[in-house]
Amino acid sequence: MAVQDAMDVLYGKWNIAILSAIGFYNKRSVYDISNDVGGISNKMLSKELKELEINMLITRTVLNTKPVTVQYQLTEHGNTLRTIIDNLTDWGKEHRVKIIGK
Amino acid sequence: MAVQDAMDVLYGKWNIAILSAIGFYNKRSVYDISNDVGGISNKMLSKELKELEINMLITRTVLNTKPVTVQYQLTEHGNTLRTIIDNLTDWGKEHRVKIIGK
DNA sequence: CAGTATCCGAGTAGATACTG
DNA sequence: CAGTATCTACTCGGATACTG
Repeated sequence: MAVQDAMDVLYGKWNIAILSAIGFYNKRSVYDISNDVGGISNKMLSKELKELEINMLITRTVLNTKPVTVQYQLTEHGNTLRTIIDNLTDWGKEHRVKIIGK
Repeated sequence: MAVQDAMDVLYGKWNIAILSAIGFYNKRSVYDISNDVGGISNKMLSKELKELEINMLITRTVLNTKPVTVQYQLTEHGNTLRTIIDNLTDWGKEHRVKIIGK
């Protein structure tokens, strides 16, 4: 099922939060992303960023600063995913009202 | 994040497949769902159906047959989720073409 | 700052056997 | 047929310490 290809990308405790953190401002350092997401470990952030890059949702740029800075930003493909995330967010809100009760 | 409320429902190896199996025909027995999904164990199917019911996405009806038959069908709320799944499926197809290459 | 390696606990899911 | 119980294996994610 094709839907599983999408779920592979979306799934994970941090994936969507990271995409949102990058997407809102565009061009973020690992440090900034880490702060925005909050509570994520170095290992997880690093791992997820790598996967997102492989999936062509974000690009990675190394800057010649000292110490090194690495910038991430959404690709065009990554931006198309944001629409989906928005839809999911809307549905999630409705669902929460219905099930959890506000 | 509200999107996580949606992901809680969508996540899992079988969740979406089960919803699709029920949704296409509406009113399915456990036996039918199991056949449609394919490869799912009794334990998993049972567990997922229970969760979906708690989340008010499906309803459970016990029929007075012998042996017992149980019918599941999507609720209205469950149907709103199908739109999301369709979107995810479309995105998944694009993604597959882009990344995996058809 | 960015990234990697290791160790460990908790949760997820499979196989199998069983009840009504 | 529908559902439960048990036992086991594997993956996920957190904590920590380390390199350039």
